[in-house]
Amino acid sequence: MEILLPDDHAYPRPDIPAQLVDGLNPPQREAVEYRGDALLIVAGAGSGKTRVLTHRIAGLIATREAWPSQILAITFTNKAAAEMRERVGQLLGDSVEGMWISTFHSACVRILRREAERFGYPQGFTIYDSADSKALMKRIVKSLEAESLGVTVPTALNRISSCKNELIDPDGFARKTDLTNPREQLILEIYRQYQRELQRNRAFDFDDLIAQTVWLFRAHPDIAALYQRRFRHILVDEYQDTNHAQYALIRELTRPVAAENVPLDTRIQLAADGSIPPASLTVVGDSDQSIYAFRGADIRNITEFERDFPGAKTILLEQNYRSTQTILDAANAVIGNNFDRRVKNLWTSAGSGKQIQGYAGRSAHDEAQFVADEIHRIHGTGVSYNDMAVFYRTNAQTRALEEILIRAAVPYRLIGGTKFYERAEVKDIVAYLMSIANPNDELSVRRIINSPKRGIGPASETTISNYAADNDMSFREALRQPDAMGFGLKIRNAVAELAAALDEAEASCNPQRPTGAVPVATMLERLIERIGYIEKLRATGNPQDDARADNVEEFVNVAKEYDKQNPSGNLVEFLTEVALVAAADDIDDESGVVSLMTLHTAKGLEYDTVFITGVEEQLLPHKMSADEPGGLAEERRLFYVGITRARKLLHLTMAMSRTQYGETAPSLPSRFLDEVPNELIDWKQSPAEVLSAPMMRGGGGYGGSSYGNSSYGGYGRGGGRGNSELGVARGSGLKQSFKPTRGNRTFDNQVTGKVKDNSALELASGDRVRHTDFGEGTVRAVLGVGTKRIAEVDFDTAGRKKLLIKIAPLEKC
DNA sequence: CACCCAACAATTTTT
DNA sequence: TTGTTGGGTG
Repeated sequence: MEILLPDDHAYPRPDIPAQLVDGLNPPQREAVEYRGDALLIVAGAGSGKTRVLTHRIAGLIATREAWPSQILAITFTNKAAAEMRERVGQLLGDSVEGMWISTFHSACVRILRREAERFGYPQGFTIYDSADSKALMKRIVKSLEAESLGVTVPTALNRISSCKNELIDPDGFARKTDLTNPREQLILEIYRQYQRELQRNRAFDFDDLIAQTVWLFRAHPDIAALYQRRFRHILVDEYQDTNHAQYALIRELTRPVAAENVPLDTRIQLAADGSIPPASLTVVGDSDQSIYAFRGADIRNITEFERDFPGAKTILLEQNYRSTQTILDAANAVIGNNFDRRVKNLWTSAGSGKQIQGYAGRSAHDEAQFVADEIHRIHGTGVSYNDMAVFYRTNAQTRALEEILIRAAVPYRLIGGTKFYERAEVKDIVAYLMSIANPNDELSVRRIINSPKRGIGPASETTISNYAADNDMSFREALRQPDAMGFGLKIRNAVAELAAALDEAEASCNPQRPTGAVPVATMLERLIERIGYIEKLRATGNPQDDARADNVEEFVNVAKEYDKQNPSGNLVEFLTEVALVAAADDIDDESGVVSLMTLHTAKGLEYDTVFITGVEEQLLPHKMSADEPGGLAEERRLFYVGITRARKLLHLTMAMSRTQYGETAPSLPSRFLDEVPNELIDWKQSPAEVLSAPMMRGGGGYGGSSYGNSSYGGYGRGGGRGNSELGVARGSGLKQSFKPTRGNRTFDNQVTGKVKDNSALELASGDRVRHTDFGEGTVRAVLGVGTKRIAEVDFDTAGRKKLLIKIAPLEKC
């Protein structure tokens, strides 16, 4: 496609309001002002890319080069989208309203719902999350006895997911793969059945959302033209993490519109042949932060951008506005070990700042205790908990961290992990809503048919399913005719009642009804009331069920909040939002707590103080990456992402032994630690120190001495194999007995808090206490009330700690 | 049909 | 170590 205006005419644009370019450095400014078909902004970590993007958008609007509705901005998470919307809003006011600022997934859902009739789906089609896909796949794998050929549920899901990310449908797969291989044949059959089931349930999985949109555009050029005409300026953030399907989507959207698809009344300036020129494309990314290859992200999308979009302009942003030079030096040194990359060097004018803090614990709990102590110390210097974050490679690492943080009364929040929406009870309620929004979604109806318990077991379920198939109706429709299936009275009634409850709920959210649709939350509350979901949970007297009931109530609150934010919203939109929330989305900046998350979720975020934990061989780099091509380089980028999140103070910690699946094994410092220049790290306790003083006692090992004076190995008494003497306390429950305090403080084998309840313990300043791990000490202060009482204790050997009295293994002495 | 227990497997990162 | 699945019993 011809570029309409030659480069030197297009740039610079003098008419962009000064406040949009003032204060930008030269490359930033150029990135805001450049005009042309394609622009690649290579934005190093912390180089102000969000600022550039928002100002660029605002510039397009302010100069009247574009209407708000002609802007499509794609981000990686909803949170990033919300932030961008907010910041563009600050620059422009109400004009943001008409823009599409969203994730790939939400943008695609929006398109798919609009065009649903064109491919025979209801507008309220269901979106299956990974758990739903898994459940579906389980059934298929089982029915085909695929496991006997070594095709497990995760393998099958992975294969299909990569197919979709590559835009390969079952037929395409059949063409590409070696069908003489029975295993491949089996996977093809699984893929076929899986897609058939999705289709039958009128559902899409996550990967479908992108792939089906691309296929829709390719099959219906007129639909594609609609969006090609509409979006004149497309901006994509985190471009290095796009997969092939996402890339193809962008390509579809940036095609010129052929003359025959141009309506007569268009206000867009046409090319000479009557076609509409392609939309302008701006992508922002950093190949050093590409960490999603495992789910199909193709780094070549960014490295070959200039080839894909001839005439593209590239701008490099290397000045960092986030971190100290020390942190950047570490980051640069680490990433420099990846060859085959465009060299980029982050720099700052902010000064070198504090040294990186290193700590090698003897166990994961020891490591966690260091984290807890540091958090307290730093909080004491006036840093808010909000501004601190703890990162780890695998979710399994949270256990030890949580145990210690709870005990140490550090307020924290887990980001991601077992998410709220993945809890069984919440999924149940969502399944109710999906059943209502999409009656064809058999999977969801089946999920809730006996939840809460109604006495409808697997046998009855199969009967209904068969009846539905025989009579050519949906599963949900069949529920309305329980009399025809030869059930006993009890089951008949139960089924009829469920059908009626669903029908009533469905009717209440129909906008066509005389009194109008009822808000989502109201409908939901009535439904829960009618089926007695919460009531039945509360009745069991089981505290876990109580917690479940709380979660359901919390979900109702989510619905209420949604209604408040979206007065004209509806059930389908609510479900869309629920289906597409990501881990990073629920970070609340005001919550006043420390954030815990995986290195992956940390991408795009920043904190004053950062802890990267578990910097060990086998963990970071993770052992699974070893035999994947490019695996090590990706792990390194992950570490790099973690480092560059820190603004002022970075901690790198590890444990010299780690317990996994109940087995404790020694661990080695990560090779990445060697890549950080020595002089940048201040080891509070180095791996060597741990090894040379293996039998430390009391608080000697960490904490206490490690902060000042230190005396490693000084009085380490031989004898006692680490935890052998701990055999005691384990299950014994109450009062946590007296365990010899001289033990070294490995926490392995330690009970976690649930078994004991110290809430009755009364402490006052000056009391002498004994702690299972820290030995004896003097209470300095007691803060808080009730179950949240915190004791600040000066331990004789372990230093000063804050402890949550309720669950600390603490007693008076 | 619901519940309990025993055996068993599985453990990277996530839109 | 944890969670899940399967079989057997009430």
